[in-house]
This record gives sequence, structure tokens and C-alpha cells, in this order.
Amino acid sequence: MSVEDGIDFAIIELFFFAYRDFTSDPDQILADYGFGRAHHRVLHFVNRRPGLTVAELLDVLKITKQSLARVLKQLIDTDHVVQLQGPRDRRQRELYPTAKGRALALALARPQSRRIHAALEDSGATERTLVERFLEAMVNPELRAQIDVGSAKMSGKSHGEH
Amino acid sequence: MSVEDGIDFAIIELFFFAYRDFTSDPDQILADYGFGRAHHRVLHFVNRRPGLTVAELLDVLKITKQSLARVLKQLIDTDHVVQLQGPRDRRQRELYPTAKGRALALALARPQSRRIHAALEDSGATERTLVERFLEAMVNPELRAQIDVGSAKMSGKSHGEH
DNA sequence: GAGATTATGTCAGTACTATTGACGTAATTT
DNA sequence: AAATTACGTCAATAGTACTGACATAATCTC
Repeated sequence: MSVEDGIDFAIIELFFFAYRDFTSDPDQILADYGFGRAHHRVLHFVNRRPGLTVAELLDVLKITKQSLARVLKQLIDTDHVVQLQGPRDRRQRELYPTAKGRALALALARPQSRRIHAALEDSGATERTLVERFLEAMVNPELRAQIDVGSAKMSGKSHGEH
Repeated sequence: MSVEDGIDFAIIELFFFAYRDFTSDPDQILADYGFGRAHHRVLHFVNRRPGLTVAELLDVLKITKQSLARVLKQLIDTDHVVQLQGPRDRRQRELYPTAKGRALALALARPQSRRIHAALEDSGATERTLVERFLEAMVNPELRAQIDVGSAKMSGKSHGEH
């Protein structure tokens, strides 16, 4: 089983290395903007689920509003994200990426996407759904709802936009 | 292909959620010791590759020695790790886990291992090697050497301990 | 309509992990 | 003997996170 004491050290370690390198690509780009990983995460989800509220964003990221405040303010000040008053509830702030924000989100996602495609090919294609299923199964069951919401589920053609 | 603009947002997001929950299990235990994720990583690798030197550890973790210093000192002060003068080169400090350190490393790895096994089962067994290959392929090629070194490669029976 | 609750923003203080730069000491290499 | 290497340490800074407290405006409830 490739384990010691029933512990799967191999995958534990691989997961660490894989995630470290996975995040290193965008980190380089972010540095040019004076942004960090927190900005990336916020921009990513605003871009993915345009119109989501501050509360929804906090729930997805699992951070406090004080932590979000600085990062979100910077993204707004630099014209990557805009806030619009909620139509139904005027207390809410709906978050949308600007064209500039979408461009940056895309630039950040590109190298990550390239790495994923290369890894899928290297490990022998057709495994896309298997990898997706594995990663999804790694997420806490209670939180899986967050994933498929605006993300056009996993399988089919995507329609998360428009 | 489940992508927009050729970008694989689905797996990018899944990877984020999966890693977040993957690290949340040990985080809870670490809090009881006043330790953080940095302590976990150091303890993990000292436990995995007993006898590695400070320089090797820095290379694996890709952090600076100033960052390591505080964390390592705490692990030594709390009797989780010991330093022994290198046999060949007396400038080097070989790092070893104590019994206490091994116990903690195991306690931290257990919930992660459980999560991995559950995820492998949920996603339809026999995929262990596929997941391993995918994760390994996600790591920068230059850095893959670090992985198989003391980790008894992926496949076969492990022999890193004894 | 008054009061409670909700959504968001903000101020203050703290913790953890990481960084760069500089300097010191002992051991090894040249 | 001099240069280099391995490690340790001091100081200053940055990024991301936290808790607690308080403010404002909007919505909901009775």
C-alpha cells in the first residue's frame, strides 16, 4: 500500500509540493501588481461568480470580513473590481470584475491551467474526471455545495458566465 | 472540455478547496500545541527523512533560514526534534525526530491520510497511482528529485524508516 | 412606526509566517 | 593562511489572518 503505520505519507507530501508549485505561477505575476495570494483568491471568485455579495464571498473563502476588507479595497481602488448596490436588498454589495479585473484573472489562471493540462497529459489522459472526482472528494462534504454553485458543475460544458 | 476561454477553472478551484480542507485537519491539532503550519511541515520532513541537514530542509521547504530558525527552535525546545552534529562534516546539524516528535507527526498525518483514503474510495478505487502520477506531474520537473529521494519513491513498499 | 436584525464598513490590537540584510562562529577546503 | 561553507542570530519589514468593538443604513418583525 505504500504506507507506513497505515499513513499515506506519499500523497500527503505530493499534495504539498503540487500545491506549492501550483500557486507559484500566479505569485510571480501578482508581485508585479503589489498583490498577494489573497487578492488572487478574491479576484478569482468575483470573476467566477460575478454579482456575488460580500457575505457570500466571505463564506466561500472562509475568512473574516476584516481580512477581506484590505484586499477587496485594494482591488476596488485599482479598478479590478466594482461594487454595485444589490437590486433586491440595497444593503448588499454585489461584486463584479471590471474588464481590467477579468484580464488579470485570466492572466493568473492561464499558467495554472497550462500546468493542469500538462499534468493530465503526463499522467495519461482521460483521467480528467477521475482527478476532478478525487479533488472534490477531498473537500469537506458540507462545503461541496459551494463548488458546484456558480461553477457550472464539473462535467458538462461550462455556462457559468453570462 | 469544461473550460472557458481555454482555462480550466473547475480544477483550479477544486484544488484550492481540496488543499484548504486537507490542511484544516492538522491545523486543529497544532493549535493545542501553539504550533502553526510551518511547524507541521518541518516536523513532517524531519520525520520522513531523519538525519537531513538544515540546508537540505531549507531546500525542500523553499524558505529562508531565518524563517526556519524560530520554528525549528520551538520544535527543539519542546523536545520534538533533536540536532546531532554531522558525522562527516561537523558543521552540519542532522535533524532527527524524538519519540514525542514521531508521535505528533503521526497524529497530524492520520486525519489527512484518512481523508485521502476516503477520497480515493469515493472516486472509485484503483486510482491511487493515477492520483499520485497526476500530483507528481503538477510539481516542477526540476524539483521532482526532492520527492522520491527519501520517500521510497511512490510505488513499492516503503523503507524510509527503520 | 418602533425595535430588532442584517449587511457592510472600519478602527484597534495581535499573531504567524515569511522576507531581506547584516554579522558572527566554527569547520572545512583551497 | 585565506576563502568558503554550514549554521545561528539580530533587526526590520510585509502579507495574511485573527478577535473585539462600534457605526450606519436597510430590511424585517411585531
